[in-house]
Amino acid sequence: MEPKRRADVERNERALLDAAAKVFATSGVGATVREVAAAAGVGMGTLYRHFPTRADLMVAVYRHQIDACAEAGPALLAAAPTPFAALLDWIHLFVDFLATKHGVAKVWQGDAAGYTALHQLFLDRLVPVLSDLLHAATASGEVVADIKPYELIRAVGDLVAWTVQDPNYDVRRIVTLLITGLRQPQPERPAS
Amino acid sequence: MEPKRRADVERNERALLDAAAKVFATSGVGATVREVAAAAGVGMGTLYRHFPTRADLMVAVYRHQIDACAEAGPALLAAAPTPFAALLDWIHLFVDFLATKHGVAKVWQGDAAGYTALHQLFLDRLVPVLSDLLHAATASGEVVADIKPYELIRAVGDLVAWTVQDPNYDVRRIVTLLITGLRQPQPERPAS
DNA sequence: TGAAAAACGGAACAACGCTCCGTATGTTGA
DNA sequence: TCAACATACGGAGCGTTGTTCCGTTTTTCA
Repeated sequence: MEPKRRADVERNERALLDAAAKVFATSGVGATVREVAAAAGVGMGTLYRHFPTRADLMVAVYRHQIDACAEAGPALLAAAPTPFAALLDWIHLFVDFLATKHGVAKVWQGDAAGYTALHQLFLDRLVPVLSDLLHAATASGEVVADIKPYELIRAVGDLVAWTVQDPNYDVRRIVTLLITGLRQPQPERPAS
Repeated sequence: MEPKRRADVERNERALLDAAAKVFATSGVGATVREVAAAAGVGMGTLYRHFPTRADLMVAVYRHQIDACAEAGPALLAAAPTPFAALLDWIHLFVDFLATKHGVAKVWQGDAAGYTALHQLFLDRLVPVLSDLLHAATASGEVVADIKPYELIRAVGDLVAWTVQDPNYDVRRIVTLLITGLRQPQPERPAS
């Protein structure tokens, strides 16, 4: 099944992934492709042949961690005292993931050309997990607000995305506040 | 007191403001400075002498509307049945303002070089207003969560900032959810 | 009216993601 | 073992940003 790839492509791909992970961790996800290519000791052409777009590179780098987050969902649901607690725990796991990657913002936001791929991966992988958690918490009666998983994860993502170091702002508290709101019925929307 | 400005600077400044307002409304706030300069019929140099940075231009264009939003605060507080209702109304006013400007995102987010000025204007002008509303709603006992005005406006801004047309996502509902959460005490933060 | 002062226009710069193609290198059949 | 072919490589270069710089034009006022 394996189409027999040349030795150098294998080597370069690995070098690129390692370099990208290191560079993204150091200089933030906003690091330039040139920086990554240089760190890997390859040219731009090579980088782009392996990862046709900046986003593809990111996808490759973060795929593992996203998977881990997704897989933690069912585990938390089994372990936590109530489904709502599991939901809250999982959301915070997600927040931690996003928050530690300095500058995933531009990624989370799919609008800017080129970042869509990673955004999509986030959604494809995490929405189903959140969906289960949310339904469980609704079934248990803890969550009464009518909200779709997509809406919730997107909201949380938006909240965390642009977070930078700021002593006056603790995203986690805000996210908790949002989740807390799910336990209350929503008031009428005021006239705009 | 007026330092006696030349006639052409006055004329060009007006042309630039008008053009910018029109272009921002048409092509979104992300429109290029070149586009604005062209629309105003002036060169780049002129634009930059009047507005040393892209953000300064935006500040000039949106100042009125931000002021209007700020001034609506006390009025709503006086008119609404309860302080909490006023708070919710005002927040939605703010959301409407942000949401109608297609692409204020990059502006709200001060991190990207050049957009800081407008972000600062938002905060300087609106935080005090929100502060009053929030204190009133806390005093009336409706709001029990401990949250600072800056945290709240920033959260709402973050939620709205990247909003694009999306039938599956209604920001206003999410924001309402967040505000609703203010009426409940916050649970312990789960271990990260 | 004629300099001096002030403002103008737009070519040019740096940084970005991304493309292109001449060159080097790994693979394979004889 | 060794050509010759497919494949992959490197990095100069493109198009797009916001912004700067400076030779030229316009306005002002003695």
